[in-house]
Amino acid sequence: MRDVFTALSSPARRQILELLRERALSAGEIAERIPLAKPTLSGHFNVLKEAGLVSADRQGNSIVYRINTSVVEDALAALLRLTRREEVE
Amino acid sequence: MRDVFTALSSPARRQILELLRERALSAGEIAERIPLAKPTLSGHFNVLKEAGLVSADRQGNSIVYRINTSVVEDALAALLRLTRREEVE
DNA sequence: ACAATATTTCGCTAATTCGCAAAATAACGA
DNA sequence: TCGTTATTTTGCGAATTAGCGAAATATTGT
Repeated sequence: MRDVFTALSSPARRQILELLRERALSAGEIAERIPLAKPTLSGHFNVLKEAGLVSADRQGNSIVYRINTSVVEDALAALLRLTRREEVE
Repeated sequence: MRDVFTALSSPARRQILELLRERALSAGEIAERIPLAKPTLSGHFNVLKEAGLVSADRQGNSIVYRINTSVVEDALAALLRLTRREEVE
C-alpha cells in the first residue's frame, strides 16, 4: 500500500482526483480532459490505486475510476493533527 | 515557492513537522531525534522552507525552525475540497 | 585573532519518477 | 474468429531525489 501523500504529491494525480470528485469517470474520459499520453495516465491511476485513493471497476470495454473519499479523509486527519499543538503529554 | 504536497510526500519531512508541532526546535535538536545525517536534514529543512511549511530564525549559534500552521491549513482546505462532491456548477 | 560550536553548501552515487511510443491484453459485436 | 475499441504493460531516456562525508560559512566567547 503506497503512501497517500506520495500519491498526492503529483499535480497530474491531484488533477485526476479533482475530476473524479464530481463523478466517476473512465480512463478514456479522464484522458480527454488531461493532456498526457494514456500510458502516462495509466501509470498515475496505478499510483492512486496503490495508495487506496481510487478504486477501479471494469464496465464492459472501459475501466471506471472513482475517488475513495474515506482515504482522502484519513490524509486530512493526519494534516489536521499538525495544526494542533499537543495538549496532553 | 515549492509545492506543499511535494514537501509533505517525504516521511522524513513529515516527521520533522510532527516534532515541530509541539514546539520550535533548532536544527541540532531535530538531528538528535531523527537518525539522518545533518546535511540530509538540512536539505529537508530547505524543502520545507521553500514550501512555506516552516520558517527559520537564527538564535545565536543555532537556527530555530517553527511550523507554519497556516500553510498546513491551506493544504488541509485543498484536501477537504476533494471529499465534497461539487454542489454548484 | 583564534578556537569551538552549529549549520549549510558542495560533490558525489544510487535509486526513483515522469514522460512517451510501441506492443500486449481484454472485452465487445459482427 | 476477426476487427475494433479501451486500457495496460514494457522498455526507454531525461530529470529529480535522498542519502552521505568533506569542506565551507556563521556566530560566539576568549
